[in-house]
Amino acid sequence: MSLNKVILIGNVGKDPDVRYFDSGTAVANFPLATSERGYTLANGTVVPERTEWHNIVVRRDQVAFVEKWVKKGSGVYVEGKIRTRSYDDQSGVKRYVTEIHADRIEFYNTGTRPADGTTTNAGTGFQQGGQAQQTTSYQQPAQPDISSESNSADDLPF
Amino acid sequence: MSLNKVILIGNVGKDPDVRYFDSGTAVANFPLATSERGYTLANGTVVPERTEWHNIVVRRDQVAFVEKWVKKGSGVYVEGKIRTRSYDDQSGVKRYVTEIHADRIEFYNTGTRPADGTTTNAGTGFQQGGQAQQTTSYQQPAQPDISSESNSADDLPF
Amino acid sequence: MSLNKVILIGNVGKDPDVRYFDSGTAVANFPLATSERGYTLANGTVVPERTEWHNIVVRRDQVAFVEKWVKKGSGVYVEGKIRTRSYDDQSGVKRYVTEIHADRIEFYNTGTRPADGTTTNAGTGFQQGGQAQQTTSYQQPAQPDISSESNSADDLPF
Amino acid sequence: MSLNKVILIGNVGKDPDVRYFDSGTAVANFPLATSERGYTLANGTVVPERTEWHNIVVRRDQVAFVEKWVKKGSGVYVEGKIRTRSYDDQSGVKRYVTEIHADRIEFYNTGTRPADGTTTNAGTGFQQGGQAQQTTSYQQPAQPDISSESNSADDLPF
DNA sequence: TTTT
DNA sequence: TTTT
Repeated sequence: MSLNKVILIGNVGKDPDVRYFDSGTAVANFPLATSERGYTLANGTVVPERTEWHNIVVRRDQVAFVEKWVKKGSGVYVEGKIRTRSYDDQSGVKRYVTEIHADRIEFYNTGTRPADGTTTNAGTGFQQGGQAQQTTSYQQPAQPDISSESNSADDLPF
Repeated sequence: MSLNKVILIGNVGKDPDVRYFDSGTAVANFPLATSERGYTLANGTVVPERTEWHNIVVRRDQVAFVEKWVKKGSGVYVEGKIRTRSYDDQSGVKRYVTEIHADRIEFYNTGTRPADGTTTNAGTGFQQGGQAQQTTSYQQPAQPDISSESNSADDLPF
Repeated sequence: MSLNKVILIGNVGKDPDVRYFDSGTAVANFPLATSERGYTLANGTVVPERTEWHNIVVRRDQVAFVEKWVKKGSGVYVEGKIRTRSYDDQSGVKRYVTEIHADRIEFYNTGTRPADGTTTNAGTGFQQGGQAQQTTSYQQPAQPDISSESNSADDLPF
Repeated sequence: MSLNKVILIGNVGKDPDVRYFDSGTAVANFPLATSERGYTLANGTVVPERTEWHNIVVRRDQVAFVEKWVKKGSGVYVEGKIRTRSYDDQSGVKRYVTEIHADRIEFYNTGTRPADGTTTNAGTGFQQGGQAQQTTSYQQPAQPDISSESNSADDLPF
């Protein structure tokens, strides 16, 4: 009787690190920031804004999606589970790192635009990035991204 | 062994309807919209954008917060549970309405501003609406809404 | 900017109703009960146990899994979204019904056993029913279900 | 625009460690185990059962509830957020530990019974542990744990 | 260190 | 209409 569920919405801290293995498997990693607003208590105590960094780990079908679309600054929704793994550091001391293994990743509409000036998330709600990739292939969207560089049909993740 | 958990992020459809009862309890209701982006399948089928309307019900301590701060257009985060209740309509037919009973409501940073031109959600992440109530104090609203107009049957948005 | 997420753990009220369409698609429906324990307030008020019934709708790959394994009484974990649809009743009056469209269904370990006396959920945590179906096919489990009726390899959902 | 949400159901690994501070605040810590069932892939690969340990941190009103009711072996539902903090170890090396700061803790019905033979969770669904605190009153624990032993550096479970 |  |  067990449940291990994490839901995060935040911003990607740097371009994902993608590694391919001989076995054919692939893994993508990236840091994701979530922030809580600061506030001031009635007694005057100031609780400052706090940013939390999460290590996101992506496997299987989602890796290609992440490699192609997720960039530093992207606003993403991540669902997954917590996993803590241990390793021995240079001194032979056991150390631990906690990661979020993503089961689902979707773009979140932040209204922000990538470096090239195009708007990637013009619509409302989630772009069905992660899910769409697994179950269907999409044609040209009704309101296409008019960036000429990325306007070929198979370039679109949704 | 049971769990009934709902997490919504969306926009408020109209100003909350707040009712105070002789017992001293209060209830606030408002419709909340969540939207899924439309998309086009490979076979050409267009799946249009879809907006879902949720009936949010707020009780206890959160009511004053809702009455004061939640407005038509507000972007809010709602956590709660699903409840379906029945009532007899004018024809004596049993009808059902499903509502989301909120355990927690927070403002979501949409960057939008209310009608008076002030910015309510300038920061990042959640405004600690629900939680703040426990740690800071809100003014009692001057004028509870007990307007008879808003109490008619067709006031129900569903 | 939108999220519509439901997480339920409960018991199936009756065997799923599965319908196949000419288009090749299929849909399964079943009622799921979640229960809140009753309790007594400090002032003596008794708040009785309350059972909530949810209409679960399953599509695509999960349908076959549901048809084969989900039965009246099953303890299941359901993740999905809320959807309210309308229809005109016999009198031509528009009526609404709220359903939970499942994105993920898993067995939950209740320790209960089906009518035939076999134990279907012997282990801890989730049986990876829904997910496994989509991504891998499993061999004989390490601790096989020893019900002779259901012991053929392709009978196993995990 | 941010969300940091964790939902866990699992078993408590040892009796909570509760510390009271001069400021009047209190903190409780305990390890929580969540388990995924093992399984065997079609290619024969055995994926063993995996247990994940989470460091749960409880503050404020929930501490007294935890001290009184949560014990080694308890089945609990925890909602909260992920927080990673750093500290310098004996060698002056910066180390990190990830914790789950609980916003809500409830008993989960495991059907298990404590050492004294009484059944604490006889009903279905959650015991309204966290919530009950708001609506009913708990006894003040007779003997707050202020043992100096439990305050040493290697008291850290990670 | 838990649980099934 | 389920479950404890």
